[in-house]
Amino acid sequence: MPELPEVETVARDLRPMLIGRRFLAVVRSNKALRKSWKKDWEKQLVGQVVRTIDRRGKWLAICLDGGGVLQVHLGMTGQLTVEPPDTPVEDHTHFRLELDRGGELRFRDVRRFGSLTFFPSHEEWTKSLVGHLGPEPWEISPSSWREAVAGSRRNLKAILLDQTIVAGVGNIYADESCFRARLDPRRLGFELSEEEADRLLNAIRAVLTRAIESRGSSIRDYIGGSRLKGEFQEEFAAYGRTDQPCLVCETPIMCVRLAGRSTHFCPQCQAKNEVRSARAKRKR
DNA sequence: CCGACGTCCTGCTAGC
DNA sequence: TGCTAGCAGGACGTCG
Repeated sequence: MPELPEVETVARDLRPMLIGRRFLAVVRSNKALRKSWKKDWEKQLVGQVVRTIDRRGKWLAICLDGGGVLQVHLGMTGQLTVEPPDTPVEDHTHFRLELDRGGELRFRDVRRFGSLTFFPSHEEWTKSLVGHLGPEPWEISPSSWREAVAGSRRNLKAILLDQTIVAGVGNIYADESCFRARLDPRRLGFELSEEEADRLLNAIRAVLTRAIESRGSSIRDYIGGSRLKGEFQEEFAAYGRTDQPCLVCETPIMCVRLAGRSTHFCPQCQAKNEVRSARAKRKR
């Protein structure tokens, strides 16, 4: 599932292959994606040269020399890749943007939770994110993070998944962040001490940094812009490890449903009360 | 205003 | 062996 590290990896992969290239033509499937595509946008893309590729949260922006922006969201199963000339077109390929000097940029998305949208200017693009998207995890100040957590009656899982608080964390990295911070994802925001809230923010940053270094996590569909898979799934401590021994204390990892999502955690290391987790530490 | 929950979509798998 | 129900979840709309 593409979250911040996966989208960042796609952006990094695409830059050397796409910057300076010109879009020659657009070929689209007849299937609708999450956001509807305006036929008129194709005219705005053709003839344009890619200038930069930006990322905000899980949103990708391909910025063109005419000022326009092609915004891409990978949803659940989206793949954005540059393919050499004559590469067979796979099923569920919804967009093909023919490039000068051969090859094409392709968007493939089995579940069609992803989207492609065009904005006439970079300013229009950033404006569209206001109100929907909070700061990047490395940009939020510890004090405004603490304030957001302390002011919430929701559980930590819901807070982490809320893109308006911090942008880019999804189900996998929410679980991994809680594990690393040794916090029970069922705890409520206002229950956290300042020290615990700080620990959680530091854990988010550390987990995402490590995941980017591993090119993200490939569970099933995810691949980078050069088709290379991620490797962070090898480092999962919580996500998808239901009933498997905790890597720290060997207690079986638990799975519960929180904020409508499967949530994995160690009931010992991420105990709700600090005394129990302290005892667990001493036991080691 | 806030928080909880349903919806979209397809492929895979558990269970009979 | 074949069928089907249920599950996976990001963003957003709706409901209480």
